[in-house]
Amino acid sequence: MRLVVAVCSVDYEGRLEAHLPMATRLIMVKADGCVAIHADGGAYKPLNWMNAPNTLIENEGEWEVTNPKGEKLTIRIEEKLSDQQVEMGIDPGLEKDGVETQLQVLLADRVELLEDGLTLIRREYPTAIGPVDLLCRDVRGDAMAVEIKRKAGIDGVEQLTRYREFLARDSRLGNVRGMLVGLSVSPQARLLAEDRDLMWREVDYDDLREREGRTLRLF
Amino acid sequence: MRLVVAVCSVDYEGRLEAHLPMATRLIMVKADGCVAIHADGGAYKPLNWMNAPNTLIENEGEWEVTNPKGEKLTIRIEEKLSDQQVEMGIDPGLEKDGVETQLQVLLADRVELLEDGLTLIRREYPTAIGPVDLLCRDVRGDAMAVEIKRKAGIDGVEQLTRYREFLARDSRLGNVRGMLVGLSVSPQARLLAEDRDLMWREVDYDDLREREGRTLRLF
DNA sequence: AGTTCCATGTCGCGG
DNA sequence: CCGCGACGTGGAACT
Repeated sequence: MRLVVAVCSVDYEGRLEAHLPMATRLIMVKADGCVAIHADGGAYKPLNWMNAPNTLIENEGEWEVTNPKGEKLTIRIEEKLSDQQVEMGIDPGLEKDGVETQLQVLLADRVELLEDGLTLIRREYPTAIGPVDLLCRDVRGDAMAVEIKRKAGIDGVEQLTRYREFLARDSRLGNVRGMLVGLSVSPQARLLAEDRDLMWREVDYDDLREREGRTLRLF
Repeated sequence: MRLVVAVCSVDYEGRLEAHLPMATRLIMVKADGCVAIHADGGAYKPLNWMNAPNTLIENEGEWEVTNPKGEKLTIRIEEKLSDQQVEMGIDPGLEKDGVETQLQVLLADRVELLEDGLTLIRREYPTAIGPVDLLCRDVRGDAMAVEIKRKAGIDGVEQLTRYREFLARDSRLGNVRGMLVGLSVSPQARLLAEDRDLMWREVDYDDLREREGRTLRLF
């Protein structure tokens, strides 16, 4: 990784046009060739960047970064304050424990929390347009498609609507209902869901984990 | 801005749990207090981070970053290879040009370009499920909801469909039509739009700016 | 390669 | 401050 601190101005031309006036910034060039220009603030997102794969041409006082898509980043360097090369090697990588999958697993074991008498048919039930998070059966024998989101918004309602549409064509399932589940469900999502005769429900993450723990201890 | 290159391991606990094994990485601490841990690859996104506002406690070989939301980032430093402090000052900021807002503003002044005789009722017309980009009236007195996208895809059609649905319930508006507008409109979007009796139209950005310029010169 | 969908998304705007 | 939608979204999984 190369770290250059410099007084520079930057122009980006590609998906949009952007200009960055002359100022002191950090230019980060990673081993894969990607370039990022950071100011001293504003979260982790750089002001400008160019992802790999790209080509970096370094001229006197001017860098040109181009990529195959026709985007171009031009960095004019007025004064280089520091230029440091660091060897890092390949990173062993990040181990994550994601939220949606976690929620899905927890709820799969406790679908009755979503509605009395609900039983699980399958988690990740496949359809032509992608897998439904949970497919269940309710007390009356109807099918219930469940879409799970950390934060459920309108896009979740759209997704669930599409699943219900496709599941309804499978005559074996009978009548198909739908439920949107999230740690939070936005007001607009609630409105749209209700409008389309879809249920929605908020669940509590800690509560679910708590119940899971208790189950594990009991059996 | 402080740039530390170090052999370190990192743990994040908050919205999810993540662990990063010991390896050489860059730790970037910005003036606003935000912390980012970068590997030598993987685009501009850091492996781990903590945005401002937060608190950084620096102990012997261990940094603890916590924020008011209860998230915690723990950095164990085995060996510090470099530790550099750089003064940058406040960045003048990025100037952008060419986004959806721009299109919206340009078109709001020239809705007749979308269809003969079209007049603007309101830009960002509010509905229960979100604001419609442009609400217009056509020559026959019908309402026309216009959804603008840089690249119009199926999601744009879905959005427009929702708006038309909800606008149609407002009896004052009368019959409601819809039009999807983009610098490009994907083939799938065209098909779906036509299937739902929605208009679609591609516009040229340079042409719009050109017209805008001419208007300003004329009046 | 193209498409879909998640994300510790981030960011900006309007209520 | 919350809610909503755009983003040069990025990135991964799957077709």
